[in-house]
Amino acid sequence: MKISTKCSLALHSLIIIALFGSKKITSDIIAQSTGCNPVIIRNLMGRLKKAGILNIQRGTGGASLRIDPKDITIWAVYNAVDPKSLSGFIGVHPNPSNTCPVGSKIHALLSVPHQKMEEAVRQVMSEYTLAELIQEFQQMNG
Amino acid sequence: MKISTKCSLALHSLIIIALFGSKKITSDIIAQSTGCNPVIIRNLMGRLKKAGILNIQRGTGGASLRIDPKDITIWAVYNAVDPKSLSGFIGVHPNPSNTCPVGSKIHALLSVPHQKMEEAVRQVMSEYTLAELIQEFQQMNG
DNA sequence: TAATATTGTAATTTTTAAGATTACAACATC
DNA sequence: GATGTTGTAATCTTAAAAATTACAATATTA
Repeated sequence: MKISTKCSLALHSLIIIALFGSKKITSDIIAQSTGCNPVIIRNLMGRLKKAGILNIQRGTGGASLRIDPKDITIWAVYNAVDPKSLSGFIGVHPNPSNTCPVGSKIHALLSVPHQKMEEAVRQVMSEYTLAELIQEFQQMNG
Repeated sequence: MKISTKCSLALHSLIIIALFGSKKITSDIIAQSTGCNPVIIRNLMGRLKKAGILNIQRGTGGASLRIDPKDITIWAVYNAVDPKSLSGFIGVHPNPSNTCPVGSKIHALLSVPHQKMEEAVRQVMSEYTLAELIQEFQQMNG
């Protein structure tokens, strides 16, 4: 029923790492740039690490991409970071009456269009890569 | 950043009105069937009325469709009932740093894919009509 | 090896938005 | 005018996201 800011935070983080990864990028630096808490960033980065997208050095700190930006889709990032929330991102009233013929079937009835909407979003997410975002970013800077 | 349950509530209400509209359907009856509060229903119905989808009798109570179910899309319902939340249904961290080159551009950068996702959802919503939902509902009942 | 800087993670608190509730005026019918 | 309904504003409750606190685990370096 909700799509959190985790994906935008993760993409922001990955762009910084892709662009400035030669320097040591810590969770505090990314927290500064994103305007959010370093612990949130560490959790996100941990998930990106588990998904095989990032390398992170514990202790010494610093992160680097493990995959070419061309091969990192928004969908991969989103899925690594917030896997549940797309299925069910459209809210459904949770307690319809079982005794009403409509109430007892409304969930099943709406599941078809809702799944198509989810699939449509997933499709767009799969079309965009980190490389494209970086390219657009650089075009913005002239 | 969120898509509320308003749309599913509105569709549920419209199906009941379409099927049982010959009897007097009050906000209390729909509240019973949906498992939510009658005031919520009244607000939803008021918006559907403003959008020209419903007729409602104040005082005496009861509602009826003003448009043929074939001509009522999920998108029209969604738009009548929760017009804001689709633009921005994907959360973006709100306070990126202005002094960071990435932070200052991340919103503009993500707006392109996000708008495409919104458009994709809108497209699916536009393909479904109330008539189709009712037809599927009746097929469920054999 | 001690000092320092960082990640990893659990537990708790704060904030925010949705939804529920209360209250009552406006309106229609009998 | 008694009853039942919609319309709407104001407030309260609840649930989820995000922030915060705390600290163990790990690596570096002096």
